[in-house]
Amino acid sequence: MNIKLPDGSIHELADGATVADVAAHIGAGLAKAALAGKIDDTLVDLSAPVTEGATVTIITSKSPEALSILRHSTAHIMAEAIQELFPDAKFGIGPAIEDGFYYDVEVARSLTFDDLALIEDTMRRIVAEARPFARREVSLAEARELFAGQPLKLELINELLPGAVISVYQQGNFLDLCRGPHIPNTSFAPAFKLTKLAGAYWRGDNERQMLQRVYGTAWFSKKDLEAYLERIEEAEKRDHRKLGRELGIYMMDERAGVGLPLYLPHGARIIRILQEWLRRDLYARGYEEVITPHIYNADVWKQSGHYYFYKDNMYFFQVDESEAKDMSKLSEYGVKPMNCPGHVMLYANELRSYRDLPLRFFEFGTVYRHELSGVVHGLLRARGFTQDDAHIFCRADQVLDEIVSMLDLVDHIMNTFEFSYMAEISTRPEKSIGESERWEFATEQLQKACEARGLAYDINEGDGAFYGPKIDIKVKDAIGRTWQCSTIQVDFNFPERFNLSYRTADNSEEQPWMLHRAIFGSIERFLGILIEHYAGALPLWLAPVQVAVIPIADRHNDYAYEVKDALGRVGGRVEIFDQNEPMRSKIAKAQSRKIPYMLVVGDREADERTVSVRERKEGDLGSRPLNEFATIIESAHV
RNA sequence: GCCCAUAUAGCUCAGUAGGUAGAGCACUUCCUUGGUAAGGAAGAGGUCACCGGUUCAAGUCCGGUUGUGGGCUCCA
Repeated sequence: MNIKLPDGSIHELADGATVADVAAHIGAGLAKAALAGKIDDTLVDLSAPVTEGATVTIITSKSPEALSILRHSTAHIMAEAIQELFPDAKFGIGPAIEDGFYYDVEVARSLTFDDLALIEDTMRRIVAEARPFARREVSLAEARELFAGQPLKLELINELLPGAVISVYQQGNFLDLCRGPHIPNTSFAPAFKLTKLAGAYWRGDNERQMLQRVYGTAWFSKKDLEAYLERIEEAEKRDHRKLGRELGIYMMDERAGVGLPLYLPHGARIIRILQEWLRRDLYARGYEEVITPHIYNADVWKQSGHYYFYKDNMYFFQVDESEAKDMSKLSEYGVKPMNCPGHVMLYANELRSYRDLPLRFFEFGTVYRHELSGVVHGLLRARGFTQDDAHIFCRADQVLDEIVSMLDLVDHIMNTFEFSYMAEISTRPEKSIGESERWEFATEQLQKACEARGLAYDINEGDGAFYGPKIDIKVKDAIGRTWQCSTIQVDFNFPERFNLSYRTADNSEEQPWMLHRAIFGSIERFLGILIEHYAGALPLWLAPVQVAVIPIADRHNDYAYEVKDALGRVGGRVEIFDQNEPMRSKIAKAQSRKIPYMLVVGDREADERTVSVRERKEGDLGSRPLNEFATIIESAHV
């Protein structure tokens, strides 16, 4: 029997050879390191028989698939430990996820962190025993019998397609329904840690029972595990909620309500700088800024459909508008969860000609959404936030160009903040409205636009909005985490519901297309992401305080004020640290506030009209003439 | 909304077996006038989230509410 290796070489093996035999055939070292194999594109165990003519890849811990195999196997090891400690445990599913794994279990009582330590100990024992993972294929009837005491597994078994191969894996005393592959034995899992306990709905369905989910992480070496734990620690240090408080950016107050941040002066300043910077660019790109109400009569939301689809997520209130306080005259209003209706009304304010299109309205629109209390998270998910929202009304033949120029804008903005990014196109969901030709046209325009810009994209099947497909932009931050920010959506629902039209060249009436887009998404959320991306050390142009002037002794305060005035004249944001304390303390404080420049001024500087420059990362840069330093600040002014 | 955890000074946290609260930083005052990451002293600051229960006695034990954290579901 012949098989191929990925390098194209052909090898002859005995009939009935397994993947392990292939590994042994290539080399003894590889055989020892082999975890699993790939026959053509299918991941399999080492024990799987190879097939004539197939390409066989040996997976070692260096292979891209290896970590998820390891993590999946570690989930099984954890399940075995849980079964030992809690014999009545019922098991759900236990997949590998990014950086680790989890297993959903049902046990009689709530698990605690002490339990986790116990489970870990048991896992270590199992690993030390190098229990082999054994695969077996079973019939449907046999599977039902094997998992008779495991109702969750039975449910999964009963949903398997008739004729499907049912495989089970056993290591030690633990048997699991599983597709595999797995590591050869438990000793291949040397470095793991159980990290979190959480509740999770069975099968992700909030109508069903909640199981206990145990999360863990697993690596091939202790060193990798430690590096991962350090990465987590680094991420915690960057948490925008922590830095937001330390840097005076925003606060929350229980009395205000959940998910309603209050911006402190530095936060407000950053937000205004971001807005001013974007506004200038949008004006240059042919957008027109508009301002629309924060509340609308409920009838508007009835017409848009929100009243029926999203009532629970909106803030509604009633007002007595009659002089007579007549209860029958109560009017209902809703706070806007989005800016679309206002822009649609502005569009419909006059008869539009095809010559007016594309019409690009943008607004820094503050919206309020009554998000579930469990999902609010600092600035990243608040109940009130400001979108850099825009709606473009255009003809069908303009859709593509408009999307292309939006992608150009995205590129410009993300590059400015040193984010790399990826695109994802979401297509028609099951619950949606509109003719399929329109969906196809819209989706095609999105794809073409990405292609025109050379932007690679993934397809996210069925994840579009109910009214149209969209492109989502995911940015990657300085420590490799991804965040979803920008969104570009094609919509034919709003123009339809609000009867929008324009006059064509041959004087007929046509419905315009409507594009929704936000680049930052939510400005406050984007600020939160920026804080974590830069670990609070915002770039000079964005820093709320750019310069701390540090007089060495009281007698230098006058010169410090001169420095402040000089820099203020070129648009600098300057603070004087004139508290009565040693210079070293002032520097420490300025450093911890992550102020880009510290200017130490003492006798020498006052005499020579210079400043002694310290940069927050590079340290002492020596002294410079004040005028020269001022040009640095001037050029950072946007 | 659901599951689990959690709540002590502005912040970070101690508070032993239930016996009426403590540190560091920050704040105020005084001393100090210091050359690149925190000088010294004194002072002020808390209905121990809130409501109820157990107890002679509750920051501590129990129940509920609210907030916060980690997840799940959700994000038009």
